[in-house]
Amino acid sequence: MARSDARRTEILDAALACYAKLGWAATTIADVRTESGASTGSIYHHFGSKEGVAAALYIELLRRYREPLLERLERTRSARGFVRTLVLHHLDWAAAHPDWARFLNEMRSEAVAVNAAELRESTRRFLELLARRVDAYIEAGEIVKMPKQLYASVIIGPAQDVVRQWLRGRLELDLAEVRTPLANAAWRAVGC
Amino acid sequence: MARSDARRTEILDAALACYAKLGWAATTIADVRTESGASTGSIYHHFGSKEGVAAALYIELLRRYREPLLERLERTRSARGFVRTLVLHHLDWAAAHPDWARFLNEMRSEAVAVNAAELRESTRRFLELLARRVDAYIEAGEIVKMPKQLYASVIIGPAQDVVRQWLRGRLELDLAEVRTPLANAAWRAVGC
Amino acid sequence: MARSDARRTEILDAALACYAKLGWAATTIADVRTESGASTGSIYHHFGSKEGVAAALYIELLRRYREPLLERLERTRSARGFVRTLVLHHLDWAAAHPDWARFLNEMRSEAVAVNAAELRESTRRFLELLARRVDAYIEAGEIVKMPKQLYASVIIGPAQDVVRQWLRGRLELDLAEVRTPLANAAWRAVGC
Amino acid sequence: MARSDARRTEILDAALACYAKLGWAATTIADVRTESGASTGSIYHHFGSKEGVAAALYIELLRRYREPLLERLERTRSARGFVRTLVLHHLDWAAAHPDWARFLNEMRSEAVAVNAAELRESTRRFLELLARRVDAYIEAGEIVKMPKQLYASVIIGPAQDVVRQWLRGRLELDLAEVRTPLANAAWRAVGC
DNA sequence: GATGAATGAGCATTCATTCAT
DNA sequence: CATGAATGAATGCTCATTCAT
Repeated sequence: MARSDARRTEILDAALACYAKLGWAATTIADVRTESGASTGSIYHHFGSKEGVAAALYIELLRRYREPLLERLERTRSARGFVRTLVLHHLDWAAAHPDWARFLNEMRSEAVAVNAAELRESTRRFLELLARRVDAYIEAGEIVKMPKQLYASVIIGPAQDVVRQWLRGRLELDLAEVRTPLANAAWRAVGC
Repeated sequence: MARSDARRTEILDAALACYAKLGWAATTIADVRTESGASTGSIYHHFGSKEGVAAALYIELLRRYREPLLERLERTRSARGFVRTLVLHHLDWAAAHPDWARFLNEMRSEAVAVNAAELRESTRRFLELLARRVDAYIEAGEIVKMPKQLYASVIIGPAQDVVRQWLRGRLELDLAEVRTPLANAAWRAVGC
Repeated sequence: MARSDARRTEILDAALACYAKLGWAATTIADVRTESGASTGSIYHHFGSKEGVAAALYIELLRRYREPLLERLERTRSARGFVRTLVLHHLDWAAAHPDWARFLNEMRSEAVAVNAAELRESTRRFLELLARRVDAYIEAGEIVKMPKQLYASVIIGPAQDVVRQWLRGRLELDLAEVRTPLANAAWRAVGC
Repeated sequence: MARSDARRTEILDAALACYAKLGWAATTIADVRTESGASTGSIYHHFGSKEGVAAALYIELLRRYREPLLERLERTRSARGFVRTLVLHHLDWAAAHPDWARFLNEMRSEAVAVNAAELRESTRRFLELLARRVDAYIEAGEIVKMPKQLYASVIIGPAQDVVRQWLRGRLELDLAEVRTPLANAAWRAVGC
């Protein structure tokens, strides 16, 4: 099992490296094989298909995004701190792991399809957790009321767009410079 | 010329139809050929490559997005109206032309590469026009100050994210229902 | 007619230039069109096909090889001079016109097929002329007897092989350095 | 390995058969696939490209030309025997394997490009071997002195040209009839 | 679990040639 | 004679996937 997990991890690491170099569409199983040292058969044994590799990598990276976010959120109680943390974590995480952020961004639509079962549940729990915090703040009159499905987009949408530009090299600013203005804007948008 | 332009348009229409049905990666030149009635050679004569077709379509759709937006913006003078219009046009346009919106969204990264010369200039002019309006509002003290590169993201980012969810069928709301809350949130985020 | 001939010549010149740059197989009609300034239709009007262009060029270059050779031969009466001239002209001509030599060498097998009618007659006369000289020298006991079909190969074969190597950049010598040894060897091979 | 080599051989045999039937330019990978029974992928697995197939076949045929030549040469000690053998082997081998000879002739320029590394070394050894013999004969005063690079061309050039004509069906003689005259001519050209 | 040779459907692209103007 | 847009058959090559060892 430990041995097996090592292989899995090697393959996922290799897949990410290939993605960073070539993009996912241009990455072939042969590339992953070469980069990881695993055999073609081994890759298929562990992930079933190229799409399976992408899905597994997607899940892993999403976990690496969410876990530290949840930890940071637990250390905040105020509505404002909650909103700030969502924005800042998004920016900081992308700045720290641009390849991971790129992969998550580009693969969102494609990878999600497969993940259904495995991913949905984890995502449901994640969103529920956020929803509970939001509900509490609404009830406490600390954030404005709007359709629940919009909070995430309103708070993180701008940061997401800025990160996307940055990842493509189309932002003339450093991500560090946009932390405060984006956090403030998010708070103005939803805070009371 | 008229004859030639007709062919070009037929091919682009066919490409869009294929995209809507299959997605771009799964669309083959043979599909476009069948759908458009043009010969393979004609497609290559006009666009040079599959990528060239995508680029031309991208430019055309971007034009169809921007032209009516500029018209709507000309009819607004207040800062609030300006911000509202940006948000509402984004939502309304996507609602009216989901396939166009989907294509623009999905192809942004890939198509932009090719367009460089042709697209860049038009985009520069578009952004400059918006920038001038923003500058005036800042000077008039009607919108808050922040790094210039962020206004577009702050205003439209949330709508963009919501539209993306809607296009993927992951939004439980109708786009019509989110017009007002998103317009209000955008105004709160940047208005004074 | 003069106008027309100019076009023909332009096209043939362009074809040769393309050949020198790309080789014949890799040369496309579009290349010849661009290089010559003539339209596709014009090329087909004058030569009927790509193969027709090659055939016409082949005939023209062969003419440029043979005419000066015949002139040189007329100025020689001795058997030894005859043999020397055949060898030296082969070397000198290739050295002076490497692209022409290359084309003639590479296209021999392919172009000949088409030329049948047009070329055969001219070649027949050329060979007959040489044959008459050879016959006379045999009768005079100045060159050794062997099957008539072999004289050309025995006399020119070595020079031909050396030129082929030189054209491919595989000869460490200059063609000027091999004139005398090859002429002497040819004479030893057939002279009495 | 044995299995793998069998496939390789099957593919090369098929490629030669296709070449004999259609010529190399007109031979398609599909032709080789059909003729060999191997899959397209297998051909590419073993040879990488169509050019790779040609190169491998070229190397193989060259080996089949050189090995028996070296054996024949080992059984000759005199200068005259050496020269005779070079000429006669060229003629006899072509007569016995016209398709092999045709392929080697036609593909020389194209195939050599790729072979560089693999072929060069083997060729170097082959030529060195011949050079050593030639050097000895020169020293012994048994053959005339000339630039070393010319011996091969002078000895074999005529036979090469005759074979080329024969392969194209342009020789009215049988190769058997030209053995003696060409061997004699070669000896006259270089012998003392 | 691991290996890697074999598979073969699928695709973008090329290019000689035609023909209406 | 000239033009060049249109044609479409033809082809080399890719690559995810399988499976016998």
